[in-house]
Amino acid sequence: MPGPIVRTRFAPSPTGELHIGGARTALYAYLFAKKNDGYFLVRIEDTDQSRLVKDSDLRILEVLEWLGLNWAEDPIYQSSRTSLYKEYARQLLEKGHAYFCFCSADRLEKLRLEQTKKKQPIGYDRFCRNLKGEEILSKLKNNEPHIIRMKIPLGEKISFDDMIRGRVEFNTNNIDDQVLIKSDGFPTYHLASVVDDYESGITHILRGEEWLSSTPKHLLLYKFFGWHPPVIAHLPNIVGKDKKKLSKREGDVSVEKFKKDGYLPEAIINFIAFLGWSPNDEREFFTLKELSREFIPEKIHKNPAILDLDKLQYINSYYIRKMNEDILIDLLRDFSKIDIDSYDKEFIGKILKVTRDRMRTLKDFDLLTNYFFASPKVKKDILKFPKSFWPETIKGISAARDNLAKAPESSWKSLGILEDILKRTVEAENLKNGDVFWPVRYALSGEEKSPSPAELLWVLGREEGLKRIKKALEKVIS
RNA sequence: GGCCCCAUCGUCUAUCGGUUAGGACGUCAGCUUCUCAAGCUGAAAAGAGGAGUUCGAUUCUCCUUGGGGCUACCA
Repeated sequence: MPGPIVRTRFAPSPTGELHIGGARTALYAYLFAKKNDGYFLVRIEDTDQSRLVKDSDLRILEVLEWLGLNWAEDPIYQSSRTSLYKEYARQLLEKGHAYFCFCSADRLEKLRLEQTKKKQPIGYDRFCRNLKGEEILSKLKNNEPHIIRMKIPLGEKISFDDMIRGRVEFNTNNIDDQVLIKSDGFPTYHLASVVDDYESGITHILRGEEWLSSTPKHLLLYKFFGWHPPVIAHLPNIVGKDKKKLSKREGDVSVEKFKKDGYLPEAIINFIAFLGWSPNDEREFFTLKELSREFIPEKIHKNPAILDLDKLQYINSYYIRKMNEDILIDLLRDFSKIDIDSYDKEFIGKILKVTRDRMRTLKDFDLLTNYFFASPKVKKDILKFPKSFWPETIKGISAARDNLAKAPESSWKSLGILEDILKRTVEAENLKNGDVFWPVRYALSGEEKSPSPAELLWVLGREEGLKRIKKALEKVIS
């Protein structure tokens, strides 16, 4: 007997960039839906007018799409539904589960200050909870600024079974009379999210741990409205090195930043999936599709995970190494300052073959390959291998040049043959590897660290290769 | 201060009471080697503390400690 169709949601507020923790919450909600053949929805929680960041909703949506977390149905914008929330608030008012409050922000602040000083529990003192009907009416008639608060019943126990944490219990005496409608007419998160989750038929809420302590309020709202609450799961936070939760101000952990830095969506997905979850076996590489199939919600952890960027980098380099060449070239178009299309595709392909293992991010391409596109600057004193000597170095370069020059044209098509030529040069001239390999490699790349000389020759081709060696030779004998 | 959550190598984690506590990243060493990567081999590295339950606890219970979240007319 199948239950109702699973519907999950990710509900970001558009106050900045999507960070890695939010992405993980979205991923788990997505995976849970997919695993159960259900739907994953997105809702924009833009009820705080003061914190809105222009276009951040679009940017968040774009990043989700980039990650491959496709949602069903058009995203709901809460700001366009204020009358709906007011209507529900009115119902609560009528049933006596909510009340008007006319306390000024000023008074509330003083109250808090005093409570802190006296080391009392901090919260609203329910000053307006029992105002008389006529008093309320006259204040409303005078247009006094007001809000609507939830009337929390006293002395009750609220408990629920968190999908991840098990049974959690709260006493309503510790719960504040939560604001439901703010004085600007917008709802708070608590009202809006409960209403929307109900109206969108959300069956499972997967959200951050920071919501755990407001869950009893939400449960109370479901009860007041007479609705069945969804299953709720509170995911542990992803935290920084300081073990504090990632804040949106930390732009360096935003998914957009990782994208800009040359990380691949599949690497990010793979990485965050394992931040708080692990499969039954010891496999470590999963695509989004595989995760959708094999995700086991029961194995979500309770404890927060510290972000380990080394691992992300490792996973990213793995995906770069394994990626299809055409797709890689496609991605590089956006990242490289080099106009990739103006070069022969075979040439680019060869470059990738010899440099790919060294790339940790897409950004590394330019850093690792610049000498393929422009003649390198070669310094004379670096041409000599540190353990080698000038006479051998000169002999090595010139012999290598001669042997390469007289090798048949077809040799340049084979990495193995080119390597062979260099090896035989060493033997024939009675030199050491460092007398030949180092100077030739440096002459070709202008870099102390690079792929092997044979690889460089193979990529650069006969003409350019010999030209660079000749130039270096002139430098050492002049 | 109050309420709530959490606790295995530096980090992410495996372990459904009995294991030489396993894997991965990172670190270090070696192989390879002209260099740097990649690859391969190996090493160091963990159950916060204390009670209890049990023949036996990393695993179950409680306490302590530590960390975190919430405590807004923010989400």
